[in-house]
Amino acid sequence: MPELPEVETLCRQLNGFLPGAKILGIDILDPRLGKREVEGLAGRKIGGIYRQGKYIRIEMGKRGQNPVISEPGKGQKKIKPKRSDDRLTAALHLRMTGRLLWQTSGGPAPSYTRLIISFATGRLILIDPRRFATFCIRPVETAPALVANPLEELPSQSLKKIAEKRRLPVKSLLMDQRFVAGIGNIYACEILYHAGIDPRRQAGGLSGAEWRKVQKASATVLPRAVECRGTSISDWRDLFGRSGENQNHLEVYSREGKPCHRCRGTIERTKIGGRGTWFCPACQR
DNA sequence: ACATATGTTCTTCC
DNA sequence: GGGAAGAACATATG
Ligand SMILES: [Zn+2]
Repeated sequence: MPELPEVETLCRQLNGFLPGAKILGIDILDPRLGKREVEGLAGRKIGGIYRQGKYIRIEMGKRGQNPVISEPGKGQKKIKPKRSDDRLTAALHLRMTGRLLWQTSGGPAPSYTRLIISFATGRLILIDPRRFATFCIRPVETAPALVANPLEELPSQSLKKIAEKRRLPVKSLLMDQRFVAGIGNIYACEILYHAGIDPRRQAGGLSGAEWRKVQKASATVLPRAVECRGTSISDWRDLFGRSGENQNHLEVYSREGKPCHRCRGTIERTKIGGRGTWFCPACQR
């Protein structure tokens, strides 16, 4: 479900009120998420929440000061902090159908609730029908993508460098998380429409001018989608259960057979890398 | 029954 | 060895 704009929306909303809150408890309702270590999270304070590609990173502070033991006649002795007392930055990935919901009213958790993190003022709920979402307390930190944050900038020069001699479709390059962090199927289709480039083109065959069009298209598409709080085409909702608005700006995604808004031609669908791909054959070359 | 779904990862084959 | 295609994960919908 969520790509960069949806994950960015959740991070901004969480950052609006959650930092400083103390975790009261964590319930894992889906064993696929892994049970271990999670108990140690109770008592920790939330730090910042930030986006890393499509990951939601949640900083969690220590549970309090390290315990100190007084020994008579020998002054004080610090106890070595346990590993579970270290700071950590958890990583949540929503994959295909994950959602987060902030629930302040009591009442039952929604269907497909997989994880509940409780605070004094409410609870944070992970809803995920397909159960692909992952939640890691101490994720292995991996090398950042070559373009770590395309919301800030998707530089044409970096793209051209990455694409050199590669024959994969330009769409697959944009969606490869090792290259560009955060772009998924909807926004790859939309960016290439705005850039006027056929998604099936070999990446290595694009000119500098064409990569500049991609950069410019991304600078239009991604910030607008964030302002719209994401694309609600099926059941995406923001942290407070509201639909996004970016579905009103889609030009090609899921619009097979419908008229192109620019040339009135027909939007077509094909498959690239196993994923549905929509484009206007007249406007995208 | 089959195809499809906003994602990632592993296997297989060239 | 790089890369591309396919399958797998689990569940719903048309
Ligand atoms: Zn067109």
